[in-house]
Amino acid sequence: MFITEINDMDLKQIAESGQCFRLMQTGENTFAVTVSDFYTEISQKGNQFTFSCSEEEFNTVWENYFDLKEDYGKVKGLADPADSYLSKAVLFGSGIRILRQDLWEMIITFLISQNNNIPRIRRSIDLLCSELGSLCQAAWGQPYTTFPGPEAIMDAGLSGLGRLGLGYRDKYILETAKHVTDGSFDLKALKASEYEKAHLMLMEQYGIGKKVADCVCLFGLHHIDAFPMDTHMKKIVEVHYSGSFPYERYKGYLGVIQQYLFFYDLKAQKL
DNA sequence: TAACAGGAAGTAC
DNA sequence: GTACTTCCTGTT
Repeated sequence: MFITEINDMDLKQIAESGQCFRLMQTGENTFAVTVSDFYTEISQKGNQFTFSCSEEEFNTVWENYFDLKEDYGKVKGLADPADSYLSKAVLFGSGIRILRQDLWEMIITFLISQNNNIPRIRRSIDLLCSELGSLCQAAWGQPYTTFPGPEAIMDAGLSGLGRLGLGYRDKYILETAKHVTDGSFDLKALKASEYEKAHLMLMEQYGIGKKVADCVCLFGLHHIDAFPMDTHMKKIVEVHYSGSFPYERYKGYLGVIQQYLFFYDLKAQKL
């Protein structure tokens, strides 16, 4: 167990922000999260966080995952006070961070996300993990499943993917798994690439268009200037920015700004 | 209650 | 510009 203080972080907001689908709320103030082979449970009270893992694992895995070296207070301070919509969005989603998630998982996750809704995306990913992932056990006995790698997806084939509610996206996922296993889609090279190059490499894949490529760049590669333009963002830019967003002003943090705006549109309008 | 229409973090053709 | 899978949501 490891207890620490973290500012500008709200697990509930992050879990609902649509950037990750495997940060699960398990109690009023508790969450469970998995990345590659690691699993931890976290409870939050204000800015006090209790991780169920060791301090060592926190330092090697979770500090990076939650992007704790970045000062999000500073980023929020950049918001133009004259921009009342952005100011409200930043206040509303003040505990959002851009997680440093697994690249392969992000590729598959955002392939699933296209023309889809969040509850259904979550359900597909849950099924994908429970059907094709590996069953593991935390040090204290809690079972969890990992996200299936490309080989597991290849083994499942189209018939194995059929029960997961993926719809027409199943063939995109299988094709991507195939290209990763045969080496024609090199994830290491993708990781080593700059944003523009990475975006092009992603767009070459069957089923990955501009928007999904930007999501993978932002959430899987931490290219923080990626600005995924989906239906919510199109509407926001149209309605609140007369069709032109001040990209230049926020260069270096565009992805974070996008996430505040997206989350505000997603959640606040429904209250 | 159950059926139904409309919509959903888009992309390929 | 249209088809695409299937589930979620709100409305009869």
